[in-house]
Amino acid sequence: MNNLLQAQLKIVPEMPLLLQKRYKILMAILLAGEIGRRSLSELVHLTERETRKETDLLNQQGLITIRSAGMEITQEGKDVLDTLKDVIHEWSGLIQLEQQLQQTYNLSRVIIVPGDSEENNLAKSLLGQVAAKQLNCLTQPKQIVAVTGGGTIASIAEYLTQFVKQKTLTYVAARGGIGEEVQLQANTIAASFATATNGLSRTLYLPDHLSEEAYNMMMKEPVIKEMLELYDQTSVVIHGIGDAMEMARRRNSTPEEIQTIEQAGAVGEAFGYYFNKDGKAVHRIRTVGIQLKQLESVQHLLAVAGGSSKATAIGSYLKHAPPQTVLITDEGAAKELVKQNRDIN
Amino acid sequence: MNNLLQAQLKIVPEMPLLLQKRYKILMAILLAGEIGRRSLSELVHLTERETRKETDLLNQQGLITIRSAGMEITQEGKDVLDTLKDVIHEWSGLIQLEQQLQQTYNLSRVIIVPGDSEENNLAKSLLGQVAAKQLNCLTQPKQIVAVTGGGTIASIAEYLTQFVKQKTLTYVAARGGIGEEVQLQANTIAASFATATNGLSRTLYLPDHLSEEAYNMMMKEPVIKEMLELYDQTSVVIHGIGDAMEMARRRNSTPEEIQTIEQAGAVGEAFGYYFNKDGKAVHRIRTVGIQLKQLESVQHLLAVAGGSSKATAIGSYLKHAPPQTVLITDEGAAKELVKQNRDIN
DNA sequence: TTTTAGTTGGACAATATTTGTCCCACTACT
DNA sequence: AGTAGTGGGACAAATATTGTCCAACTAAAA
Repeated sequence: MNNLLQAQLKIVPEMPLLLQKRYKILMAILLAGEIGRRSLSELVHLTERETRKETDLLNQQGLITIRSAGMEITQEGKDVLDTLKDVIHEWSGLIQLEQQLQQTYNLSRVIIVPGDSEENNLAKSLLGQVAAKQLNCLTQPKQIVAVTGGGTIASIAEYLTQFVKQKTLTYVAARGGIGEEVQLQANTIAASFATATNGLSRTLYLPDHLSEEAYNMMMKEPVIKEMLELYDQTSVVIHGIGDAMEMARRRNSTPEEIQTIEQAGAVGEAFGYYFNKDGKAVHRIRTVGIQLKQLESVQHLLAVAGGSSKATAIGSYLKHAPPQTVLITDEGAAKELVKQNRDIN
Repeated sequence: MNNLLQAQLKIVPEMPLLLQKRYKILMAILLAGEIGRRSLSELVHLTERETRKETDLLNQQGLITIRSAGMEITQEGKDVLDTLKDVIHEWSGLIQLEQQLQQTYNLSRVIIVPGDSEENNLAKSLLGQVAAKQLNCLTQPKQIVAVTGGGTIASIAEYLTQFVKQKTLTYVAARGGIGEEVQLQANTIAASFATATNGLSRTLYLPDHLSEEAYNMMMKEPVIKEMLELYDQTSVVIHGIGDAMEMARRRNSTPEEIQTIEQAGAVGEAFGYYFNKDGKAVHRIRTVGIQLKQLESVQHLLAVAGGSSKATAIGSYLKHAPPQTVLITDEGAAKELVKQNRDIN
């Protein structure tokens, strides 16, 4: 059966391009609801003319309706989209990519969504959807889920209601508040996850970054201690992977610290650890939150990060990521990852 | 699964065209062996430039090798071709056509090969291959197979060795020699079938067309009688369908007879009977050979005829063909057939 | 009601691509 | 040595694609 697919690919190699392009457009129309040609073309990064050509085609095929108020997907379009979901995966070679990454980094699983979430909102939204779905698969009722901050993780919230069934999960913030937007902090995200799924949440209202003295003191506080003990009971951690420099900036690190981090060759960040390109932790922030060692005993780790420019950061973290990690990323990052690996060898 | 195919067709409707075109070229290269661009383009009815574009593509895909001596198919190309055989059928909508014809004419089965054997040697050769394969499927060891004359039937011989397994079949000529080329006579064909399959053959060395007197006399001859009795033991008849006027000409019919036939509105011919467009036998030649009545008790009838211009003839015969008939034809004839049927209704 | 921001479809010149058609150097046979 | 066939290079002509307008229209907002 797979043989047949490969034969088709061999004899009509331009097929994946066409398929993906139209899939992207159709998906965009589905997600955007009623949308015009120009807005659409911006969304899918195609010229207005090309979008027009393709939408005309899709219209002719009865997959979309196209009235003077805008374009909308038809039921048939939705059906086609649904049927094609898996094929897209196969035709795009994403499955091979997934296997490749899973093996090179020794991970539990890799899921790649088509597109590049940096350029494309669709990919971003797919990333969130898939993450939500995975979260549902990996959790049992009443378990504890630790979540970190960042835009990618935050965006998962809107798909949770749809994909996560009633399980009364408890969401705990995996780290304290860092100097960034409230919407992107672990605290807020844990709370929003809880709201979306009718679950509970426990939050850490502490600055992420503390002086040694204050840190030690706080660790003795019963409220904090109790919270930290939750980390040992955590079943699933869902976290992002950040670019080192960007995280340092968002944390409002001092110029000296930034310099230290930079000189150490840090490229990626996760859980307060900065990793260089070989995956070694070269710098650590005395962070309040889940610790690297604790991660190893967690059942499932859901690493969600996409965008081609984040590839280096992702790679650096994955080098020593626990083997029970499930990576959810996008085509852009994945391709960049294997490219970088190729260049090394 | 079929759903998926339809979804693909919906979103990439140009796929069948590409697929078929390249399939045709690849098939042509396979059949022709080492062949040049210009000869090839003639074979597949494409301009030299387009053939070039496609062969370049196929070469790049590693499906053919392309040296200064000519182009040849690679093993991979053969594999692809083999895998794609069934898909081509589906994508081209031939399966639907087959079902349609099978129902309208109440036949046992219809097999349609892509292309038009009138314009395209590939279709012709496919027709032969499929017929050979079917013959293999429908026969049991030591059975008797009756064969008629004509180019289409004659061309089956070269594929018999490949497709028909050792069964020691006996081939009998279904009719006597008619005034045409030796190579196209039933006698010769029966003999060549026997040679190709290591079988036996019995031939009728009698003119097909006799005076009444001579006919009656001959029917009393023991040698002939014995031969004719074989027809009752025949398990499979494999026959062509001819255009009425063409057959009359090939038979060297007298001008008067031709006129009679023409006036009767005959369009098709088989087994010495001329049929008008309603399928009624309007003229009969006192032919030495298998009789229409005998056909009805034969287990399997393999009707092999292709080419769009033969559609009328094929249709006229099929109107009253025995229900155990298996029709093997080509896309050109099949499409023309349904078109004519549509025009009537 | 008017305004406004959005929509499609038409138009068209600029630009790319495809196409038909040569020719040339080469090769495998005769 | 001759010949019929080969692929690849080249290039003008034809055709298709592309970017970019604009006009007419629509629906919702003001």
